[in-house]
Amino acid sequence: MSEATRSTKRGVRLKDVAQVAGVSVATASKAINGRQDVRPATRRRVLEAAERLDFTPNVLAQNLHSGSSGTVGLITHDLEGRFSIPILMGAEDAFGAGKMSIFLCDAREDEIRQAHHLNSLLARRVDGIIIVGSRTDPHPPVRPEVEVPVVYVYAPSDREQDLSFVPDNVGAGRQVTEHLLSLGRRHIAHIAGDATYTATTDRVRGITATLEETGLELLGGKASYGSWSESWGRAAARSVVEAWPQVDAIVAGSDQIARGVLDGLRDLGRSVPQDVAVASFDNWQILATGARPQLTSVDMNFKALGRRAARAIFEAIDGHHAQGVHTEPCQLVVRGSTVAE
Amino acid sequence: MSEATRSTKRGVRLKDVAQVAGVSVATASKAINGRQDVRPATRRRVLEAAERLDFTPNVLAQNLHSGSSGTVGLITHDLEGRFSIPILMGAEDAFGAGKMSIFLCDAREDEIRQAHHLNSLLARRVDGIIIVGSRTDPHPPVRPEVEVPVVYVYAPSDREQDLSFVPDNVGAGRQVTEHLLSLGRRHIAHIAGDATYTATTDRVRGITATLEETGLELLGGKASYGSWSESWGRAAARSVVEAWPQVDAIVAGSDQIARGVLDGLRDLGRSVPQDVAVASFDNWQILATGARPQLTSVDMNFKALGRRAARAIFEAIDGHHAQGVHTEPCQLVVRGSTVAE
DNA sequence: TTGTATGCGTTATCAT
DNA sequence: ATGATAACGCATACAA
Repeated sequence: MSEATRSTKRGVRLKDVAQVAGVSVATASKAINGRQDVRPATRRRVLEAAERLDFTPNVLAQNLHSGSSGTVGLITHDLEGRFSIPILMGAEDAFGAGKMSIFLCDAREDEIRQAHHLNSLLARRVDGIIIVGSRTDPHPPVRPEVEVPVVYVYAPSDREQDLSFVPDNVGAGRQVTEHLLSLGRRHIAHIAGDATYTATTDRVRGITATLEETGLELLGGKASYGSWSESWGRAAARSVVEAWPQVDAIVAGSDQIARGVLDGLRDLGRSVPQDVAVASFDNWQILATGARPQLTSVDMNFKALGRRAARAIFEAIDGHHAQGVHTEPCQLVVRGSTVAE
Repeated sequence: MSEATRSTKRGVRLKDVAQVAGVSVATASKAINGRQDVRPATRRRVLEAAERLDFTPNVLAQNLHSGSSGTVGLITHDLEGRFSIPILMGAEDAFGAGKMSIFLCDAREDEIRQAHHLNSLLARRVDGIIIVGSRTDPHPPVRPEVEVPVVYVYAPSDREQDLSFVPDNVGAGRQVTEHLLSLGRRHIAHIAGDATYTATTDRVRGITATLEETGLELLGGKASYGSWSESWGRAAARSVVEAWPQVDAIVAGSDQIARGVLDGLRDLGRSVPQDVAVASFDNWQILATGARPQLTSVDMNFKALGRRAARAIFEAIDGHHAQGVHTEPCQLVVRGSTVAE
């Protein structure tokens, strides 16, 4: 590598290009940046020189001049990257790859670490900051007065004037319920996750509201709350079947729970989807498509959340500041656990 | 008060600090950067002024002057972030948070996209680049002559003079096998993943070598190859038990496969771990701890890979260039699928 | 149409 | 010990 490095030019500047093209730096700059007041022939000479020298403008210098860095910081609290990578992909798409680069910082659910990252991002003069929370509950904003646009994704800020984008969990509950109703299911139970998560309560709201509109209600009149684990799903499936043998559909609070529910139903000799249809939330590929049968699940649309966050930052940079908590529609993905293949 | 408010609005420069402290910018710079040739009293005045004005040095200007950006690019092909987030965490730790920031770019297994990201990273004058492959096979390097240090993680480069860090898959196979042997298991089968992955063949090598040292071999004399799916695990478990009813241990090629194996064994009435011990690779929390019983699995130690990549980049910056493919030890995590709780 | 001069915010090199 | 000044590389008024 040292040999290769030596042979490569250390750093070719606009000055060099101008010299080769026989013009001044100013003209070279105009030619390269596509400004109109330059003669075609001159422009061609400059571009040829730039090409020949393999000139790449020094973004650092451009940044210093323009005052902004063309970068965005993404602070995530998501330990496994399940949210943050798709969100980052969406943001990359919206920003237009290359035009804006993204610093990814892992705060690991630690406020101190978050503050640290925040400071270093601000010192780097990022043009915006995206905060990805680990759970959907509202949480305190990063800092009272930050001079760049901040957008919260997945977990909303609890301050009114902040801007947040979250999945439409209520709508997700609706979609799942409408799907089950359309299949003719009428005895629906909900094995929910942790009741302290707003994701949980929002989904329950969507489910119960949809049922009520059809004059129905959840088996037992309410959801069963537990934890986000397969074992909870297994245990709860047993309780549900014992309490309400007529159950013909179960909505699980997450794909993990659903996996447990499938296991439990199999142990009980209930076939899915014939006897009981099972649907859940998250659409975590690895869990949903590995299940037997594959899981019908609601996708939380992280990429779309990332895109909206990126667009919001663009708009904020242009002076158009939005506020409030905005929801992004989710998408039902139908598989074998509700509709036999 | 009004003074402070005013200056926080727009970026406060070193010039402002100097003015408040009643010194020149040069002196202010020395004072803040801890250089020795400045009188203690003067330094105190400057630091107080900086504090009062909430001064943050403009990193962009520092970068332009120093010629380097204090950033590293991480290009990943890992769609779900399962590798890249832990690797990024390890790199963050090694770099020392804040000192070095990391651009995360998602190349999505697309060479064009990778080249694009690479160019934009180089234009940003990153001090190093980490490439995280999606599968462990060697693959072509990013570009013949890149002027900054490049380190490959997870998937090695196939060019000798490049530097790569990969999990010790052979060692992982060894560890799993030694564990099973230590439990007294002697009839061991291996339900492997996709045979075209070097991760697969490396693990097989570790397993067979360890068995041979004890005068044993895999049931049937070789591994069963398939895909990285639960369904393959289920199907293969059945085949294995039918072909070799004496089987008392199964090594699965991944946690996904292992989940299928557990399912299959349950259907066949074999209890785990009493009749058959099951162990696998990856230690993907969501799969390993959700299983019944929980999975014994080998952790690929992504954080350690990230740390080593970061350290290697530091060393390369200091002129100490390393080459070759280096392995990082994996770690066996014992759970209920091999040892009854 | 082209070139000259200046500024972006910081650090380093010299004088003083 | 302190300060004036020149880089760093680029973009842009403004002059020619």
